[in-house]
Amino acid sequence: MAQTDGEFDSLKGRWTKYLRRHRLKTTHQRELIVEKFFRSKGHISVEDLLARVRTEQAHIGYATVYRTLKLLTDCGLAAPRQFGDGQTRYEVADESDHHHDHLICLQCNLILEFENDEIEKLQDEMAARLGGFKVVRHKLELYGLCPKAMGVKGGSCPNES
Amino acid sequence: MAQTDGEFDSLKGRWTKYLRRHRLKTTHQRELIVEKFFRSKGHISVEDLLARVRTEQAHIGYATVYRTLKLLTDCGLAAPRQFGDGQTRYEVADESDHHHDHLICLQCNLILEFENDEIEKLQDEMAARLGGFKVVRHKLELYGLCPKAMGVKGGSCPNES
DNA sequence: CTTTTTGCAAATTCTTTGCAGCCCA
DNA sequence: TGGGCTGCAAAGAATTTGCAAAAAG
Repeated sequence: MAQTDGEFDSLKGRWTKYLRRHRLKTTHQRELIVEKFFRSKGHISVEDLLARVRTEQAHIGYATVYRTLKLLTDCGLAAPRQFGDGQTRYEVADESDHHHDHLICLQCNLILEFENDEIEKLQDEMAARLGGFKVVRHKLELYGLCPKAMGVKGGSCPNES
Repeated sequence: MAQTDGEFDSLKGRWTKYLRRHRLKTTHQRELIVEKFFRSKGHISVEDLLARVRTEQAHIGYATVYRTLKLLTDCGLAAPRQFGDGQTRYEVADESDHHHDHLICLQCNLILEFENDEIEKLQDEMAARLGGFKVVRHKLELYGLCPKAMGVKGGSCPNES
């Protein structure tokens, strides 16, 4: 996530460099899409991203968003994620940013991020014990229930079905 | 995975009990699908499962497999998984079996399973700290490199691409 | 007999592709 | 200019749903 202008500029720079290196063109649509994407927080769906982009250019189509996200993924600036709700979400992959894991509420689909060094240390130990593996990367997702009414940032669980 | 007859029988028993409790009917199709599913190892796709089922009853349709897998999921005997390749895969969830995580070798695709109570404890703590979440299930995958020639059970890393 | 279940095909949902025209380099 | 890019709509892929016929209890 590009919370600060500095991060945003760094991402933008990497994007521009990528376009140049591959002789791809800069277009209004691409600029707008990557800007909205870099400024997004968390995990954004294509639908969401398109909606934000359309606030400024109503006629942009799904295909362009999909195609741009593909480019962003290819150059390592976006990371696709599947949380099992049927849509792919994309996350800004700022390599200066720390790796993080996810905690997903099964009721309201709220997604929190976290990071835990102790867990990572245990993972490395575990892998070493399993024959001397070296962990390159990992994926940890916790699926649970968020306490409604506990005021977790951005979401309480509406009771449903 | 139901490797032994004992496990298979236990799964079958839970399935039968579930059908009865919900006043659902036993049909040839369902019997065949759950049998093939319980005997499958690892993560099976709907397509795969249907293919296996069709070796014995050629006219069974996708819908029936999807519907049966939904029942199995509802009663906790199947667990859907998304590995990001566009299809949902299902794993037998034997609750008498321990939950396990995966360690995947990026070179030879060897997949080891493991379990680590310490990590799970830390996960629960983490979730509690993030606003009082209760973890229902989790997914942990470690991607790494296996030391070739270390004789890890079932696989050494053939050097490739 | 009554109620479920099945299999087919049509409908949905998410994503990709083909193509005519548009736009950047 | 010229080849890449866009938007639309059509094509695809995975999954779900509607419905009449078939099967289960």
